[in-house]
Amino acid sequence: MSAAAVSFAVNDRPGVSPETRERILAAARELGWRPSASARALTEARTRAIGLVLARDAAQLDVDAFFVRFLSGIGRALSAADYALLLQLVPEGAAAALPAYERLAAAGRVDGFLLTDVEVDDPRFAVLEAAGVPVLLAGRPVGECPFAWVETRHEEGMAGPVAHLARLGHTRVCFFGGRADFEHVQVRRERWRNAVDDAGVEEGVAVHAADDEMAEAARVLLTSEPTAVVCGSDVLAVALVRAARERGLDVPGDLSVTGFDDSPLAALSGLTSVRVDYAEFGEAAAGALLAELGVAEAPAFEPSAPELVLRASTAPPPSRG
Amino acid sequence: MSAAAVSFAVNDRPGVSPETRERILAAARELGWRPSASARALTEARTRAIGLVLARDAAQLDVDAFFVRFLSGIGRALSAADYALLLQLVPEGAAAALPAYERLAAAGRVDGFLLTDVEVDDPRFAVLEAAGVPVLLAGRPVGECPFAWVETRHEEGMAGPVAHLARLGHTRVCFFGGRADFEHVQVRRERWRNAVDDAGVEEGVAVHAADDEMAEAARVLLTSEPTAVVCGSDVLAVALVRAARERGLDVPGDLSVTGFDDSPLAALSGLTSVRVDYAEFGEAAAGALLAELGVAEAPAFEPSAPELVLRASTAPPPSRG
DNA sequence: TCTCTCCCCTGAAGCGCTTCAGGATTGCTA
DNA sequence: TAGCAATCCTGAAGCGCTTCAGGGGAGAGA
Repeated sequence: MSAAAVSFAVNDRPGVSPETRERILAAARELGWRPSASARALTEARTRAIGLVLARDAAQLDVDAFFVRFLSGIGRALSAADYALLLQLVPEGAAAALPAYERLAAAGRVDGFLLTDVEVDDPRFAVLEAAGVPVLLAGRPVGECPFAWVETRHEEGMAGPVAHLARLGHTRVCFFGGRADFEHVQVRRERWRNAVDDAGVEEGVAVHAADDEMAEAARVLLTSEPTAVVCGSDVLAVALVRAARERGLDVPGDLSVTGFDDSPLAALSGLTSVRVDYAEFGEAAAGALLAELGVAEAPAFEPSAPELVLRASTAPPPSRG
Repeated sequence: MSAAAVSFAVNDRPGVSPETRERILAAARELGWRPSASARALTEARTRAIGLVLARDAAQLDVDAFFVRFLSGIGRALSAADYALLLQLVPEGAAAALPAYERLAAAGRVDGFLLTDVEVDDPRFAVLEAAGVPVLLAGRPVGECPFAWVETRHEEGMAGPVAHLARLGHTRVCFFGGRADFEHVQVRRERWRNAVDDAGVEEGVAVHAADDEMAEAARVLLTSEPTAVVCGSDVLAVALVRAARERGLDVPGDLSVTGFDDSPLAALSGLTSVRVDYAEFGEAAAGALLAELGVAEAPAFEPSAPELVLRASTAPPPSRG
C-alpha cells in the first residue's frame, strides 16, 4: 500500500487490483482520510474551485431573485464534480472587481470564472483573457467576446404577459423596465414591442428607471393613464403598484400590472409574474465551465421556457366611463 | 534573489535588506507574479479560505435581507486579510449539510467555518469539534456549545416599534413571528412582551407561522381585531398587510403593522421596520474567526443598536366608532 | 591585524500528493 | 523448461512554495 497505490485507488485509475483498491478505500473510510486538497492542487495544477465575483451592492442583491437561485444551481453542478465555489463580493462597479479577478487568477486560486452582469465593452474580458483563465459567461455578451456563454430564454417571457393582457381585453400595453444600458433590459423591451404587435394591441409608453428612481418614474408612467403595464422585474412592478395606489387607483381594477422573475416578492404581493428558471441557468453555466475545464461532460442546456404565473394583479380593463 | 529571499520579501518577514526587498517586489509587480496559493497552502498548512455552508432553500434565501448583507460584511473582513470565502449551498436541513462540512474539513479546503442558522442541539457542533476545525457561530447558540459566537442586538429592536405604536395611541399590540423553534424568533417574542409591559399597553395575541402558513396565520391573527401588530420579519408584515387589505382593512388607517430587517421589501412596501446592521455582523463574525485563526486582531465588536425606520404602515389607531 | 558578532542571503529539506519508469510476480506460449 | 507479456505494485522525482541551518561579508572591538 504505497502512496502511489493509494493515489491510483482514490482517483479510480487503473494500476491496482480490485481487491487492493477496495482495501485501500476501506482503510481510508475507516480513518476518515481524504486526500489533501492543497497537495492535490499543487501537483495537479488545479484547485477544483471556480470563482464568482459579484460587483453589486448588497441592497441590490437581496431583493434580486436571480442571484440566490443562480447560486443554488451552481451548487448543484459543482457538488456533482466535487468542485467548490469561491465567492467574492466587491463594491458595485465592474472596475472595482478587476483587482479581485486579477488576484484570484494570478494566485491560481480558481480554475475558472463564471461571469454575470455582463456589460457593454466589459473590461473584465481583456484582463481575464490576458490571464489565460477559462471563463464562461452567464448571459449574452454585447459585441466581441473571447469566451463562451450560455443564456436563458428570459426574453421570451415578455410575450406571455402581453398576450394575457390582450386576452383580458386591454387595448394598450405599456412597458416599465430597469436601466436601459443593461442588455437584458433592452432585449425585454424589444420583445415587449414584438409581443404588442403580435397581439394586435397599441404600444403604450416605455419608461426606464434605475433602482433609486423607480417611484418617480412610476408616477411619470401613470400620467399616461395606462390600463396595463408589463414590468421588467417584480421590484419595478411593486413600485408601480404602490404609486398607483397612492394615486387612488385600484390594482387590478383600474390598472393591471405584471412583474418579472416570479420572486418571493411576487408571491407576497399577489403579482402576476414570469418565472424564469435561474437555478437551471446556474447549473448550466457552471456545467459548461466544468466542461471547458475538462472535468465534466458538456451539458446540453435546453433552457426551459419562461412561465407566466397568474395572480391577482391582472384583470380586464375598467369599463369606459 | 533566491527563492527563500523572495519568500521573505513577499511575506514581509525580516531577513532581507530593504533594497533587496524592494527589488524583489518590483520584479514581482513587473512580471505580474504572485505566490501560488496552492503551494502556499501546502507548506503553510492553511488555505487562506473559510467556509460557509448554507442549508436553506433558495426560495427562503432570496427574500431574506440577512443573507446577502451578512455575506457582504464577510467579504469586507476577508479581503482585508486576503482570505477567500468558500460558499456551499445545500438543500434545506442541517443534516444534509453535515457531509458538506465533513468533506471540506477532511480535505483541508478551509481553515475554519462560519456557522449560521444555529439550531437547538445542532448536529454540526459534534462533527466540527471532532474534525478539529476552528468554528465561529454567527448567532447565539442554544445550550452547550464548544465554539465562540458573536451576536447582534437584534432583540432590542422589538422595543422601538412597540414604543412607537404606544406613542401613537395604540393600547394593545400583537405579535406575529416566524417558526417558534428558531432562537431569534423566541427572543424577539420575549422582547415584545417586555416592551409591551414597559410601554404600559395591553399584550395582544402572539401568532407564529412558517413560511408556507403565513397567509392563513395572518387571517387568524386578524380575527382578534388588532389595531397594531409588530412582526418578526418584513415578509410576515407584508403577508399580514395583504391579508388585512383582503379583509377590507386599511393599513395604516385601521391597522398599524411593523416589519423587521428593513429589507428592500420594507422600502418597497412602505413598511415601518427595524434596521439591523447585518453587514457589520458578518464583518464581526468573519473577523472573529480570522482572529481565532491567528490571522487578524480580534475585532472589538460593538454591535450597533437596531434602528426604527418609520414609513407609512403605522398611524394612530382608528377612532372608536 | 585578528576575532567576534551581526546581518543578508542561499542551499536544501520537506509539505502530501501525482506520475512515471521500472521491479516483482504471475500466467501463458513455444 | 525457457521466454515473453501482462498485471500489479513501488521508488523516486517533482509540483512551488516556506523554513531552517548555516555560509559569507562587513563592521566593531581588542
